[in-house]
Amino acid sequence: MKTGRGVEWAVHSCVNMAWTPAGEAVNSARLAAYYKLPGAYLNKQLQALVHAGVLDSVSGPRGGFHLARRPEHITVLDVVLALEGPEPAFRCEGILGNVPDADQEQNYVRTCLISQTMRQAELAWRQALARQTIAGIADSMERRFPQDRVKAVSYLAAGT
Amino acid sequence: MKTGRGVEWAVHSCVNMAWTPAGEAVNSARLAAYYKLPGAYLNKQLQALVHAGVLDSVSGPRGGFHLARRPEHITVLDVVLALEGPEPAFRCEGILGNVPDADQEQNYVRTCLISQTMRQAELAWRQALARQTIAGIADSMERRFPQDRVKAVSYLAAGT
DNA sequence: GCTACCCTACTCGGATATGGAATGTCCGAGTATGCTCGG
DNA sequence: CCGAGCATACTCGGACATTCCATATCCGAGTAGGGTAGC
Repeated sequence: MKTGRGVEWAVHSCVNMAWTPAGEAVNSARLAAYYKLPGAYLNKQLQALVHAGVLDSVSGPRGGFHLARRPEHITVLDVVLALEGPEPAFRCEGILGNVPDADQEQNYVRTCLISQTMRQAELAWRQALARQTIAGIADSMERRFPQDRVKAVSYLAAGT
Repeated sequence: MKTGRGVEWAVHSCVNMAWTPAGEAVNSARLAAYYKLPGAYLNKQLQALVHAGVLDSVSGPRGGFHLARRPEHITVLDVVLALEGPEPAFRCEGILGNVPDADQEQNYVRTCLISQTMRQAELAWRQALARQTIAGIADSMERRFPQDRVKAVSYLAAGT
């Protein structure tokens, strides 16, 4: 029960993209240098976000990644699911259906109370993540540490 | 972001132990045969529960595992944490502290809003799991499928 | 018949393989930019 | 001076290694129970 390292990287990357002027792209090598991360691997993670429709990519000089839609409409859950996959974290294999003389017609995953408990807990987790948008986090961070945005944006733009 | 297979097995095992008469132990080979699971591996998972103080073990003939305390005082969260480890699922490495000219005195993990969001979501998940006890699940399952308890207990006791 | 001892079989416990996913790296495909050359 | 064409460097994109952890297995340590022999 561990999330990949890329989740933290991806959310920070999205916040930075929310800060950069519209129409500009942030390239992954520059982002990786800023946070001291393996560049090619960060690139791979951002590709997953493109595949999920969270980011758009631009090739060539002055290329990079930018948000595919307005940051108010991108939730933290979107980013997490893009990287970790949409399937539930709890693996229920319905072992109740393996017992001797089990009723083959019954849906043991649906009716199993343990499975229901796990699904409900995971729903609470997802709802909490869905309540936070990239825009909300970006705004809060800027209010709390105004100089951080300035520093990040100027550093990332220096790649020109 | 996946839980191990053993979580489902362990919770079902605990429910069965809540059903067995007090003073008797359930051995892992019999449990594994009932649910068609790899016996030695189930044994290993239950060992983790012993290490965490959820189960007690008894060696030798008529040996096995039994709950270490009353099933009303064992939550699903206890079982999950015993197997997956108590540390948070979200790995925050505080990459904000890696940026150039970062303030080394500041605790970036504590103040990072992304980290806070993740911690809050995970707290909701844990609270949902902590609300469900083994006793509660066992009672509900018995109310809904009364014959299942009879079948399981008699099968497991047949190892005598 | 009763008791003490030993032997056996059974179960946990941890050390030991294996496979697959997460992590990390590398090179090719495609494109915008800027330069060059001709009109 | 202006515009079209081309060379170039830059960035993404996916194919290719490597490391680590979940999964699975096996054998030794310890124990309870029963059988046996002696009193």
